[in-house]
Amino acid sequence: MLNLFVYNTLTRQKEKFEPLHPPFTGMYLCGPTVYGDAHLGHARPAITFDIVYRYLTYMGMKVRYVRNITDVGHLTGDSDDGEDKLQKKAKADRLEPMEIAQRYTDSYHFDMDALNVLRPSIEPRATGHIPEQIEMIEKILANGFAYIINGSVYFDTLKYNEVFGYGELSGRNLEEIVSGYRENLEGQDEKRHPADFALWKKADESHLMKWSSPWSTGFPGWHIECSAMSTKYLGEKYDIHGGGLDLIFPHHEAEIAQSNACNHAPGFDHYGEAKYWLHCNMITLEGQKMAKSLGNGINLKELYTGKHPLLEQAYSPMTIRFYILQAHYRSTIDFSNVSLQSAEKALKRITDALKRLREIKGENRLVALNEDMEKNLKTFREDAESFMNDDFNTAKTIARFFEVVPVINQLYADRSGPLAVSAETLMQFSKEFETFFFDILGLKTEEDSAGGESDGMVQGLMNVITSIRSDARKDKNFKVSDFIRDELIKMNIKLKDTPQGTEWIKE
RNA sequence: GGCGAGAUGGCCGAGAGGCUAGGCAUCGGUCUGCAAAACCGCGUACACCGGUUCGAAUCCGGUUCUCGCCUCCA
Repeated sequence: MLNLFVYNTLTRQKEKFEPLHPPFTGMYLCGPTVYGDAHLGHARPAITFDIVYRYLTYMGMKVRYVRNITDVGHLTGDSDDGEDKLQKKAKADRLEPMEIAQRYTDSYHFDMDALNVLRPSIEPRATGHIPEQIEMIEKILANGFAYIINGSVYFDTLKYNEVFGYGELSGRNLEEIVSGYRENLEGQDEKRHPADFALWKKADESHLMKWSSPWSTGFPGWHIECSAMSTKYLGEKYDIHGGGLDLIFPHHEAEIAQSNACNHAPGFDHYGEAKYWLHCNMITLEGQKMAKSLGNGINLKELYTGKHPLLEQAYSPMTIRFYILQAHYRSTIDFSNVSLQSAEKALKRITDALKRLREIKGENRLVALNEDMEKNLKTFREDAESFMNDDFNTAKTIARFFEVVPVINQLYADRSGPLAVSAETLMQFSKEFETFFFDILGLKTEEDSAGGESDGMVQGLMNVITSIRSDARKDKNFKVSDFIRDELIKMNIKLKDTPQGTEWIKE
């Protein structure tokens, strides 16, 4: 039974999540514009809504998750010079725009796979849905909410505002929006009103990506693709629309307006296409907004390898995922070396406990019950679910993991004596722990993600070296044993002498 | 200028009227040839000034500061 509450940007409060057609759930997330490698800012919404997807699935919903690829670049500047991001990049590198789009789509998939972000059910491309976008624009025109000038089509915000009221999602009204435009109005002469936005733009000769339409050879406007694709795959009304906070205005506001203007009779519904609008907050870097102009934009591959002047070391994708999940998705989150290093150690504390849990979970010894420990394990799932039910509070869920870690460690330390919890509880808890760790939070252990880092030969060599060293230590020949350890450390191989033998890790 | 979010112990970061989240670091301990690692233990903090209340970090008013959006942005 679903008992989930989500914060709806539209109403500015938490609401009980009730799918329109349970158990089916439709969810749309604004995906990346593929003109560059994914950066930290792309990781947050992908992970946030990956959690939503995973948790709803865990709760028995049949989720259709649509996340688009924008392969028509939105216009770059504030002027109407017809340049878009993809085209700019393509001209610079003498490539087809589609080559750029393909390259960075692949790159995006690689980075997201590393973060263990599940692929969506459908990943539609904007360029693959030009007819749908044209059709939608035609409907908006037919309903009288758009006008044609010189082969371009603009959304009539004033008219829309009279009928539906523009600005509900972002909490603005038209006068405020206009007052925010200041003097930057040059190049907008075609529009009747400064808040109007393009649905279709006529292309000039130099434009590489263009399609024919009833109005001109041109290309679709910034916002229409999401409305068209969400309508096609999820219907005129679906459950969840997600994105970053910065998309609320103007992108999502425009989407709502387009959908209302296209699909609904005046006054029918002013909430646009989705019932719940969810937005995750932004990521800052060392306290500052990430921006190319500030020179602090870090892409994910740089994080994974540590190759960036601001980074003191490489950070694994799981460290990044874990760090993001340690904060609530509606809070801003600041990335810094110390924070990431802290998260790396914290995650290791859990994965170490997970390894121990796997060793002891099947135990079926004499039981000397410890009530507190038993209760702690038994209520884990119930607690974790209640945290997740409260607007996906992964931070609290993770904190609950840390309440259970000392119990696992104690059970592990005492494994020569009687078991302090019942065997059934231990087995059941072990399953629930793994479900929340792997399936719901989507975390992995570093071994799972390392993937063939060290081949068989390296493993064999290391076994030889560590056994030589073990023998030397037994003979108290510390000169030899310390020499081996010191030389290996120079190659970033760290030795740890545990009671079970010597372990090694490459750093 | 308009709209919005926020200020929590050394750092990060939950919570949201009474039930001292959690992580990292520090410190102490166990273990160890030494080291590293691991494990155990340890912190009553909520920007400032008023008010409401038996009781406020949590509610109300004000002050200061920070950040985001208003133009493409995840």
